[in-house]
Amino acid sequence: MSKRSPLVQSVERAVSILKSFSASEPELGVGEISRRVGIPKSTVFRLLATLEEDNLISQDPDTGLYRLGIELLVLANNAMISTDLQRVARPILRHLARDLNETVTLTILDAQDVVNLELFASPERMIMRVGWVGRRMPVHATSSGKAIIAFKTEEEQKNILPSELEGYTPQTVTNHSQLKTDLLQVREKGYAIALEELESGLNALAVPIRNHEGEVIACVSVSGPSHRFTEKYVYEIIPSVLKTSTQLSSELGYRNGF
Amino acid sequence: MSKRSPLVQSVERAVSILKSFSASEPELGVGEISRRVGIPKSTVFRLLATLEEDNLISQDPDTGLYRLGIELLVLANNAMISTDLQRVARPILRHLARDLNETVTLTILDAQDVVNLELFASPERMIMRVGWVGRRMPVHATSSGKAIIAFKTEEEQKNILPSELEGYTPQTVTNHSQLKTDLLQVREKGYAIALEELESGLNALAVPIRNHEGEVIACVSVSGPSHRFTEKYVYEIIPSVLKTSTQLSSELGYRNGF
DNA sequence: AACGCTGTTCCGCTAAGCGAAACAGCGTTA
DNA sequence: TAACGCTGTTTCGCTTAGCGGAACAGCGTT
Repeated sequence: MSKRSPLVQSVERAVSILKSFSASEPELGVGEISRRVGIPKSTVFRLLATLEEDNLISQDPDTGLYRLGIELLVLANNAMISTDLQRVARPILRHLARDLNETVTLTILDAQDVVNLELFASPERMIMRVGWVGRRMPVHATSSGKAIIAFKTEEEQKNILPSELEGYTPQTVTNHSQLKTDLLQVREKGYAIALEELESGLNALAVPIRNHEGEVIACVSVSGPSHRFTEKYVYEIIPSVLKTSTQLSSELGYRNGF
Repeated sequence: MSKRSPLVQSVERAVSILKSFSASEPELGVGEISRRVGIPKSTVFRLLATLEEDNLISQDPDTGLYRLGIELLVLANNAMISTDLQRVARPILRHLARDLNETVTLTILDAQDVVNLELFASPERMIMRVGWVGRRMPVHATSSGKAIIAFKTEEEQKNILPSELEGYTPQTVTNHSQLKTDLLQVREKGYAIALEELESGLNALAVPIRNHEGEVIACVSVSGPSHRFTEKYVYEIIPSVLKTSTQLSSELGYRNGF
């Protein structure tokens, strides 16, 4: 959301520096950061020094490279105990994860991606645990993304989806009209399935969660490796996940079934 | 660490605003933040607007109160795939969590607190899952804190420990000389135990992890509710956790036993 | 030795950021 | 109903915080 009041440029720059790191590129130098965010090296250096003072950034003394610091974990921890949705969802999704013995997440739409807010999984099932909470994922290549945007207007969908749908695997839907058809089906059936669309070997099922106004605000997603979480098994657990979503939506004040 | 180069005041202020939120007080108003961080309201307002633009902060439109935003979860996610320690520790601690069927964490010392970097637990065991990764805890009232500082010099211990040891439960050690005795025992036995010291009903065992230089850089901690994770059971699993720590330390290049 | 890159420091300049004061709105009280 | 006390938000004159180009120190490579 664009605020009318002037913003603080130094803070905007500091945040864009924080955002320049990724899970796939956790370590960057001053020059590389300068190039990526378009800020002169001396300015980047000063901003990094400030972030380092508060442990949002740390520097490897051997290589001189910078990385995100653990104070971000602390701030994220403080950020997590937040909404009614999360408080209501936790016991219900924990129960579902125990029943299914697969990875269960609570996922929301944020700008043009979906992001996991909560994760429930057994340690032996957490093969892909790294990165789940806080992980941003493309809307078109995930069951979560489809489960949420299927219930948006066409105008909203157009604003959310990029013009070029990136293909992450051979199974990713990269054709806009095919995606549109898929979204109509999601709307009709009340759930979305993604079979190896985001990553090879990863299957997922997602069901939307509605608030008291009937608006889709999040979804429950179940995922696992395709050798275990087979297409057949995905279909078997649909009733269970639909029921969980209905229970959650109901506790949030939603009064209609599908 | 104090940098000599001048820091950016606006960024320092923005970070102190982020730090003013806590798990126990997730929502604050402009005036309250202004009082807490000692910055005039108009300045706080402008800094909040900037942080909101990047979703590090969000404002409840109904109440006007502010809370930490989900971009912090995204940044924390990107921060997590970081050190050799974590990469080495993950499979080993996952295995331990499966064997023990209790909550297992990887914990480090950060300034004057201990902070959990990784968490492994079954969904049905995650009663206290909320807040673990990124949670800051007092050194003197946790098995993790004791397991780590026991191997510091007395000078370092003095710098780490607050002059007044806060009592969180009747069992918390709040006397400096008693704590000193406890730390000597930890050093001798190679592990630390905290029985209901941080929270009533919470027991924990922690064992230090050494790097290739023999320096204690983290610890493995196992915790659970005292009705299940009884004192008797805590003692039963000591060999298992010691073995895990030895394995971890060994993979980090440490070449001696205790 | 020269080169190319890195992270880091310096310092003159200027506009970004500050903060006091005021405003608009809301809930409470008399 | 008016006054009050608090909130979040806006304005604008002032000044120094922050900028960024240039230079430096160090390191690895040729």
